[in-house]
Amino acid sequence: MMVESASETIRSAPSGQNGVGSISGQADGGGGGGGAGASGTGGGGAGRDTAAGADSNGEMSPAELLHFQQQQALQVARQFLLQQASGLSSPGSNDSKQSAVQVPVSVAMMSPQMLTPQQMQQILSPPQLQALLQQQQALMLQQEYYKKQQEQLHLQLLTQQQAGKQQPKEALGNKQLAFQQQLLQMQQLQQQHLLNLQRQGLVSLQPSQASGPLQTLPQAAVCPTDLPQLWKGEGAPGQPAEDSVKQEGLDLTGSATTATSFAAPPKVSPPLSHHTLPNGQPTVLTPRRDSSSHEETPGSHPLYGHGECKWPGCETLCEDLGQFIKHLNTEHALDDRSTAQCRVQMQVVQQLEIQLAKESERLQAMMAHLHMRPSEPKPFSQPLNPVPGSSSFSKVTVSAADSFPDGLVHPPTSAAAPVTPLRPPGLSSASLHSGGPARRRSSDKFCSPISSELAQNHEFYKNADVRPPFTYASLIRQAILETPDRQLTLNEIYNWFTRMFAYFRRNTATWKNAVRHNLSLHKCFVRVENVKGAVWTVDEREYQKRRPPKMTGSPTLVKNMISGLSYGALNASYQAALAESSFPLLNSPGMLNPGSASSLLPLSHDDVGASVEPLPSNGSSSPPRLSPPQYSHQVQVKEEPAEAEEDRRPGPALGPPNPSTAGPPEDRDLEEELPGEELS
DNA sequence: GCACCACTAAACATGA
DNA sequence: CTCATGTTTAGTGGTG
Repeated sequence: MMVESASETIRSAPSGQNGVGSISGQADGGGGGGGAGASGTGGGGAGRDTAAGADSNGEMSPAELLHFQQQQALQVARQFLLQQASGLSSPGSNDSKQSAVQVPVSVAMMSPQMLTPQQMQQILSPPQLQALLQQQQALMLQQEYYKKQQEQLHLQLLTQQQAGKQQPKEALGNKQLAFQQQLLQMQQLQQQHLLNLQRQGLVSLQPSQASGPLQTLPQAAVCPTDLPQLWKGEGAPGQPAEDSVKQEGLDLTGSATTATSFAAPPKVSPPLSHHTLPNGQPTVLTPRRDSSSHEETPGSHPLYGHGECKWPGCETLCEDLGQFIKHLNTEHALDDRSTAQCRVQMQVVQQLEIQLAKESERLQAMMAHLHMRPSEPKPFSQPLNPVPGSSSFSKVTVSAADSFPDGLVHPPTSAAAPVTPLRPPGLSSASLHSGGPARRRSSDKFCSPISSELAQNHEFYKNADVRPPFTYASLIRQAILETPDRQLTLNEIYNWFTRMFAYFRRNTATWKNAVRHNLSLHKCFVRVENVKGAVWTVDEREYQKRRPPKMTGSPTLVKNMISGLSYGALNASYQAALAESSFPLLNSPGMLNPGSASSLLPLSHDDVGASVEPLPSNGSSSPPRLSPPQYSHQVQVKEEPAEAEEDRRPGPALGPPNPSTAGPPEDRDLEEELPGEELS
């Protein structure tokens, strides 16, 4: 990382564009998930980092991976909180200059799969953030208070003990007992408080995670290992008071089942979830939920992984399962602490489930609403962040649009990139990890067609600061094909990018340059002089020509996807819980929207560019017949030189795409790809 | 290791 | 002169 960062710096340095340099770094990193940012050489670096990460992941057990990912997420969360606390966030500017400042900080902490602080920031609405902060601060205060109380009690206990030596033994015994009970109550109180917070959705992470932000708010960099402190704090190991309590063998819940379960050999009952043990739920452990986060292998134990005890707040190292079991039975036997912790865990799980249900429901509603709209001229509204300076000829229509029903306000509008680390529902997870840019073909080819994926995830890309897994060429083509006329001015293309992807709302210099570069470089993009100026059209034939016929998923990609998915899953719940975010596309790819007919289309699988999609058919598209040329044809004005060439194509007509009426472009696309296009 | 592709950066040209 | 638009070249990294 360091090395790469250095290289990045070096690279950008020459340009003399500080802002741009850093930005680009950030862009690559943030977007791709990768890293990068600073990380090295931008996209490339990101890619490499990612790859490396993937490799290493490959060597990790699922549990380890999860653990690792959780740590990462936590780190980001901390950063986020820190920024919030310090008022660092600068919602206003999303352009380069501003990010130049932030980048280094966030980037430094970033790892390929992490969320950036900014991303975290955008997950939560301001009110949520505030509430979260307040709650956390309150909790911290409470913690402080409890701790002090405990210390006090402990001190008293000690003094009492000393004094007790001179007192009648009975008195001592009684007092001790009283103190112990007090301690116990305190612990319960603490847990109760935690539960309350969790219920409010403010602290709905896994215990270890939840504690992170709470405790670390004030500190700039806290190592992940600190997280569990909160739990530990409740019964800090080694605390005499606690020990004594433990010895008392108080049984708050009276659930004897726990004992049994703990005693039971893990192997026998694979995923017994301890979560369910306590809480008075006499019954037994319903296996049901435990698996949520860990995939336990037959021989392992849900609470054992990575060589250490996964009991909330524990982390004791255990060489093997046997040792772990032993540890479990001794350290986490049926006592008040354990049961209380189990209860907390149960609450956490329940909370998460509730959140999940809630978010799913919301998503459904949002998607239904958004896609059901019959016809709207332009589904995507104008770029939220219109690119400055680009106004030459804009014919882009601005539709009001960005408003989202539900009253949900989606981030983009405000400046900076909105962000969300969420992975795009579908395949895109790969892109996240591939780091870079739309990087590449991998995704490009491997993934579904750009239009279909875009259709499915456009909300995601629109709001999440994630680099789309498509090449610039395919994006440009998509932009052009989405218009009724099949032609766009450069500025319009820019606008499309910014409108469609949060990622392109920043680092404008970089990607715009890339866009221009692509337009000029690829023969498939034909410039046509128009009355208004020049417009760009797509020569489908050329476009297809340059694309290799087919690709199948590359191993690496698959690997990335896999790792990405796991991360995504974790992340999703994490985020959902953390924020009651309103992000739609949390769900699985399949979630598409019910409503959108268009999107529903299964579509093809190739990327836009990818081979197959012979043509961009427009709406009608049924038969592959459409040929690219049409676009040109359709183009009303332009006298195009090159055009002729395009025309040669057979398929004449594209019919009718309904340029005029053109429903939402997207829909069009959606439709377009469907039929025949299967990738060859 | 190589070829190809994609991305980024940058220099340069041109026209408004 | 500045800016937007285009074109071109070079370097880098990923992938097959």
